[in-house]
Amino acid sequence: MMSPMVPLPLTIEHALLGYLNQKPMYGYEISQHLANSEGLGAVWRLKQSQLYALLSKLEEKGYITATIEPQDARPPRKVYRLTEEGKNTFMKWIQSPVLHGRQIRLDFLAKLYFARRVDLSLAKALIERQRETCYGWLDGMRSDEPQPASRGDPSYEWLVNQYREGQVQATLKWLDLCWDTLVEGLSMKDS
Amino acid sequence: MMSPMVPLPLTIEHALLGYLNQKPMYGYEISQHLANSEGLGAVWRLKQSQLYALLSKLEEKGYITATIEPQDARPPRKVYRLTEEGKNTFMKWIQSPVLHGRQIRLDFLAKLYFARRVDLSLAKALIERQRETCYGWLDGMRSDEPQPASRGDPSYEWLVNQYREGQVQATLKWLDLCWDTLVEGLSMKDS
DNA sequence: GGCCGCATGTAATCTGTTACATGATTCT
DNA sequence: AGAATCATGTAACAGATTACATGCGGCC
Repeated sequence: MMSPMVPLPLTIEHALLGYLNQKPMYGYEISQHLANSEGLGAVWRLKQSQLYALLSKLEEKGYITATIEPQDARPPRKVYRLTEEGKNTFMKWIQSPVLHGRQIRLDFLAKLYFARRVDLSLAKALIERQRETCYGWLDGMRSDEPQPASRGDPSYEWLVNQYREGQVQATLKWLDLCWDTLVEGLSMKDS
Repeated sequence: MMSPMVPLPLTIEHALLGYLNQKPMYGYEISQHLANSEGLGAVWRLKQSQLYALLSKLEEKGYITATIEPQDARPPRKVYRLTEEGKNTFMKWIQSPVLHGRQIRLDFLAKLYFARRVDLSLAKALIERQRETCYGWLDGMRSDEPQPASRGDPSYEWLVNQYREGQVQATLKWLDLCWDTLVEGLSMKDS
C-alpha cells in the first residue's frame, strides 16, 4: 500500500522553526522576541499560551526536540532545537509562495522575515515565486471576468473583482519594491 | 446598577439580517442564494450547517423570529423574519465602516452588497465613512513610521509598513470607483 | 507589602469544519 | 435502481482565545 503523502499544510507555525534555525531557544525567549514589536512581532501576535501549545505540537510532530536546562531558583528552561526534518521543513516553508491572497498579510510576511536573514538570494527566490503566483491569480480573475456594467448598474460581481484585482496589483507593486531593496543590499555588499 | 452597554461586535453574521430585510425567508432558501456564486455568494461562503447555526443564534438573541410553515410531503419550513431590534441592528450594521483592513474583504463587501440594494444613497454614506476610516489608518501608520532604510538594509518594519500602506491605498482607489459607479447610477435615474 | 519579571503550562470557552441522519420525491 | 433535490439539523473534532495556576526573587 502506498503511503498517503499528504502535501502538508505549511502553515504559519512553521515560522517558529525560523527562530530555532538561528539558535536553540526556549519558549519564553521566543515570546519576548515576538512581544517586541520590532521584527516579526510587528506582523504576528500570539499569546504565550498559544506559543507553548504550538511548540508542543511541533515537538510532537518531530520538527524540534527539547532539552531541559535547570536553573537555580528559577523554573527550568525547555530549550528547543531543530531536528533534521525540522530544518528541511523550514527550508521548504521559506521557499514556498502562499497560495491565497489573504495569506500575504501574515504567512508571506513571516516567510520574508526569515528568508531575509537566512540568505538574501533565498529571499529573492521567494519573492520571484510569489510574484509568479500573484500573476496566476490575476489570470484566473480575468478568465471569468464578470461583465463590467450591465445597464447603468455595474454588477456587484464586477466591483468585487475590481477590488481583488486592485489588492493583487498593489501586492505585486510592493513585491517589486522588496526585490529592489534586496538587489541594492546585494550590490552594496559587492562594492 | 448601570446596564453594561457593550458596543456589540456587529460581525459578519448580521449580513443574514440583510436577506430577511428584503423578505421573510427560510434557511434553505438563503443557503441557495449563498450557494449561487452571483451576489453575496461571490464573497461569503458558508456551509449549510453553519448557516443553520447562525440563524439559531440570531433567533436566540432576538433579532429574528421563526414561524413554522408546514408542507405536504416535505419537511416544514422555518420561515424567519426580522424583529424590530433586528431591523435596527441591521440598519446600524450596514452604515458602520469596518475598523480593520482585513475586514474589507468579507465584512465590508457584504455591507456594500446590501447597502446597494436597500438604497443607493445609503451605500454612498457607507462608502464615505469607510473612506474616512481608511484615511485614519494611513495617518496612524505614518505617525509611527519606521525609518525608511537604516544603512543599505531597509528595515523589515519599513517593508511591512509599505505593504500595508499599499493595500490601504488600493482600497481607497477602489472606494472611489465604487462611489463613481453609484453616482452614475443616481444620475441615470435623474435623466 | 505588593507588583513585576521569569518560565512553565492547563482548563474552559467559543467558533468553525466535516461528517452523518432523516425521509419523501423526482430525475436518469 | 440509484442519485439528486428539498429541508431540517446533530455530533464529533480541530483551532484559537481567555482566563487561571504556580512559585520564587528583586524592586519600590
